[in-house]
Amino acid sequence: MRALHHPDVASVTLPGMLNALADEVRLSVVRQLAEAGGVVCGQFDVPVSMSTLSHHLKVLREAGLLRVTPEGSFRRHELRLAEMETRFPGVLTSILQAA
Amino acid sequence: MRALHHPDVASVTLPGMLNALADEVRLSVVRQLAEAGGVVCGQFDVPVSMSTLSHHLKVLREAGLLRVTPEGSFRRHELRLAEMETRFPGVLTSILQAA
DNA sequence: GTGGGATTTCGACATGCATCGAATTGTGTG
DNA sequence: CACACAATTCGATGCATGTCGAAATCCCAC
Repeated sequence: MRALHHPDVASVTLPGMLNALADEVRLSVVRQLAEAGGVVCGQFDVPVSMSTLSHHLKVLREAGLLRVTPEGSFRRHELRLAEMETRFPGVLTSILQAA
Repeated sequence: MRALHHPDVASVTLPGMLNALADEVRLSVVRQLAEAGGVVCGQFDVPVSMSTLSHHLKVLREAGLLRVTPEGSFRRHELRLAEMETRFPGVLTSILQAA
């Protein structure tokens, strides 16, 4: 596996972040992460195949929304909520609170 | 010109709204509308052709973000900020405040 | 009605993206 | 080492989208 890249908070763009969240599957993933804290890839409840889920997680990670840390043969995914809050105050939290 | 369709506030979806905002040109349009109130099509400052701008305005309108009213041979575009605020509190305002 | 300006629509094109199954890589265990 | 499991990557496919110029539509003034 190649090294995981996490963009610096300052380099996260608003259109990039909004684009990552403008997808049903990815929005669902982010919501699940907000509730459950760290989640392993295979435990997400999404209506797509494993390879598609992996693609979405990559998009979210490269947009700066996720932090991924290997744990043995698993990978732990965490929402970078506090960091996004400093970058774009209120945006992610209000999206998470939306019905 | 066919009749203009404006979706009801209740039928606006979060992914739909975020998708409409996840574009540099459209985000710029929304920002200009937030500052200037009603703006006529030809007065937007965007780096695309007139036909492309028209396409983006249509996307924004169909996403529920804009209200378009004919005024003579012009069209007045207004941001549906208050309505969006009742639908998804804080989302659009925090996006507009983001740097 | 004729003309002109504002805006949209109509192809057309290139690009991007969500999706899948199969193959691959990585990690721990027997 | 060999095997099983987790996750990614690859290759392919179909669909959506951003972009343009040209043509069409709409509205007002003359």
